[in-house]
Amino acid sequence: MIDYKKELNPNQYEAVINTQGAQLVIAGAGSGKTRTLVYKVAYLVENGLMPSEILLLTFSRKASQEMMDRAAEILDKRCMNVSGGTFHSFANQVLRKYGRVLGYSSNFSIIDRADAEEIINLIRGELKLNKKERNFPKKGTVLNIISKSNNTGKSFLEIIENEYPQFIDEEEVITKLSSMYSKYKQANNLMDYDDLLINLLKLLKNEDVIRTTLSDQYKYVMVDEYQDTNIIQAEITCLIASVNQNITAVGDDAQSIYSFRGANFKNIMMFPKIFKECKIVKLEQNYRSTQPILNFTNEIIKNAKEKYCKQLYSEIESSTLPTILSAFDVYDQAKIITKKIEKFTEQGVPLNKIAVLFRSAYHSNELEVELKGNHIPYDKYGGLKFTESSHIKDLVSLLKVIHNHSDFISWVRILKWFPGLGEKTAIKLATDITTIGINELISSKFSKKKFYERINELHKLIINLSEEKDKLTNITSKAVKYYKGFFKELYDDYRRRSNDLETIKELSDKYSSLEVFLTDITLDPPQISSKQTNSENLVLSTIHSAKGLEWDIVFIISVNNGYMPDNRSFSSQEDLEEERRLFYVASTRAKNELIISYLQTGNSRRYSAYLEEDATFAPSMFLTEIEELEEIANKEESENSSESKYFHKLPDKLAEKAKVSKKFMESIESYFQNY
DNA sequence: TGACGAGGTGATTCG
DNA sequence: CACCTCGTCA
Repeated sequence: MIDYKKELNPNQYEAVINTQGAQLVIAGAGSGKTRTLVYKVAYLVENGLMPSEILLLTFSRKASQEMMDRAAEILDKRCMNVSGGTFHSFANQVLRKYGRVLGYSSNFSIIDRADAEEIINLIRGELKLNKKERNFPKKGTVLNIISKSNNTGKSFLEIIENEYPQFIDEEEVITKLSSMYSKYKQANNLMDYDDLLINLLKLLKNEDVIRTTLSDQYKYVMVDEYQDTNIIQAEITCLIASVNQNITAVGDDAQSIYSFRGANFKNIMMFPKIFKECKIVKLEQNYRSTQPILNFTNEIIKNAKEKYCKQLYSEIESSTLPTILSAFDVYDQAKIITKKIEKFTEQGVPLNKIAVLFRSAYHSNELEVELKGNHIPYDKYGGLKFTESSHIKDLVSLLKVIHNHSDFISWVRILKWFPGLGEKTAIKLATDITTIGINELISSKFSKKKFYERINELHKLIINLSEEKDKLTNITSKAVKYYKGFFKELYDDYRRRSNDLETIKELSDKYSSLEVFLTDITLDPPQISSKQTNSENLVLSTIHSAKGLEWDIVFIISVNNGYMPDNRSFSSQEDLEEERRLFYVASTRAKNELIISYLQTGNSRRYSAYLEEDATFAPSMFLTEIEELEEIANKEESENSSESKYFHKLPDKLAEKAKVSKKFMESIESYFQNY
C-alpha cells in the first residue's frame, strides 16, 4: 500500500487521485510532473485497472519506459505492462493490426526522413525539376513544406507564402510532386512519420468499430508533454478517449519547443473546452532548482510575448548565482568550459551530474575536440543519429532489401556500391528489379552485362538471407560481411566507421524479427554509436534532446544572437518566441549551478542576412533584455590571454574612426585584387 | 551520356 | 559532415 498523501504535495495528490473524467495538469518545469504521472500509473493499477487498460502516451519511448519502471518500483511488476510509447509507436501498433482497412498490408515499412527525401529526389528527377537553371526547392525543403502542411493543416500556398516566398511560383509543381510522393508510398506499402499519425487519425475518424473498440479498451488515457502535440495528435487523443473520457493531459505552455513539427500549445487551451467539466490542476512548486536559478529563468520567460501566468517558486536556498561568462571565440569557450568541468570533477562532482547544452548539434564541435584532448569521456545526444550516418544507411538498405525484395530506394543505394555503377544505372537496374522482378531479370534479358556476375551473387545472398529463419544476428553478420567487401573502397575513413557495423550486429541481437528490428530503429533511432556508453560520462546534448532531464550543473554554450536564438528564427516573432522558450527549457534543467557562456567574436554572417547590415556579433537578446541581469547573475570575463579584451561591440567613441578605416580598406581593395 | 573526384559551402531542432 | 557544382574522362 502506498501512502499517496505522504509522498505527494496537495496538488500532485489531487492530480493523482482524480481518476474520473478529464483533467488538465499544468506542470511547471521541475514541478514533479513525472513523479505525478508515475504515482498515477501506480494508483490506477492499485485500484483495479488492468495495465493493458491504461494508455500512457509520451514524447519519447525512453520517457514512457522510465515511468513504467519507476511505477513498477513503487508498486509492483504489473506496471511494466501498461500500454504506451510515443504517438508514432502507438500508431505503428494499431496500423499493423488494422492498416489493411486503409489499403496497407500489415508488413508495411516505415521510412525515415532520408528515405523520404530520396523518394522526393527521384520524383523531382522524373519531373525534370533538377535542372540548375530552375531554382526549384531542394528535396529537404520540399519535404518540409509537405510535412508542415500535413501537421498543421495549412495549405501549401499558405506555407510557401509565409516561409518560402521565393518559391511562390512553384506551388503547383510542389502540389504535383506531393501527390506523386503519396502515390509512390501507397504503391510500395510505405509510411513516413506523418503517415503514421495521419493514418491512425483516419482509422479513428472513419472506422466506428475500430475507434469504439480501442477507446473502450483504454479505460484511462494519459498524455505527457501535451504542449508539444500537434493538431493531429490532439484529435487522436480525443478520439482514443471518446468512450470512457477518462483522461489526463499534462503540459507546460512555457516549454513548447516543437512548433517546427506542427506542435501547437493552443492544444492545452483547447483541452478544457473539448472535455466539459475538465478539472485543471496547477503544479507550481519547483523541486529541482535553487531559488537563484529560478529567479533567472523566471526573468527569461517574463519577457515572453504570450504567456500564461504561472510563477515558479522553490524552497531550495542557495547563495550561488547563475554565472554568465564571455569567451573570446569558440575555441576559447571550449577551453574555458573544459577547465571548469575539470575543476568540478576535482571537487568531487561526478561527470554524469554535469551537462553541456546547445542550440544545434554542431555547436559543440570545438568543445568535443577539447574534451577528447583532455580525456574527458562524454555522451552526445541530438544531431546526427547513428542510423543517419551513411555507412549505417548502406547496411540498413541491404537489410531492407532482404526484408522487402522490391524496396526500390534501398536497391538504388546498394547497387551504387559496385565500382563504375552510378546513380543513373542504379535507377535503371532497380526499376527493372522492382517491376520485372529480379529472378526474371537474372534469368533472361540482362542489359548491363558488365554487372551481371556481381548482381547474381548479391541476389543469391539476398535470397539466402531472407530464408534464414534462425537468429537475426546470423542475417546481420552475413550482411555485414558482404558489405565489408565494398566498405573500404567507399570510405577513406572506414576504420572509424567499422565499429558501428559491429554495433548493428549487437543491436540486432535482441530481436528475432527483421521487420520489428527495422521498424524499431526507424521509430526510435539509437543516439550514440558506441554501445559501451555508460551513465558515468559527461553529457553533451542539444536542448531539444535535454527535454525533461536534469543535472546538478548545467552549461549552456554559444548563447549569442545567431546561435541561440538561431539565425533562421529572426524572420518571425513566433519563431523567436519559441527560441526563448527553448532557452527557458535549457536553463530550467539546472539543479544547483547554471553557467551560461557567450562568444565575443564569431561569424556575424550567420545572421546578418536577417538583420540590419551593420549588425555586430552580440550576446543573445535573451540575456541583454534582462534588466536586472547584474543582480541575478555573476558575470565573468574570459581569463584567456589578452585576446579577451576584444570588444564585441564597438565603443561609441571609435565609431567615426571605424568608418574612416573601413573606407580606406575598401579603397585599396582593388589593388590587391589585381595584384 | 554518365561516372566520379575535387572543392566549396553551409549547417536547426525530432519521431 | 553532407550536399551541390563543376570539370574531366571513358
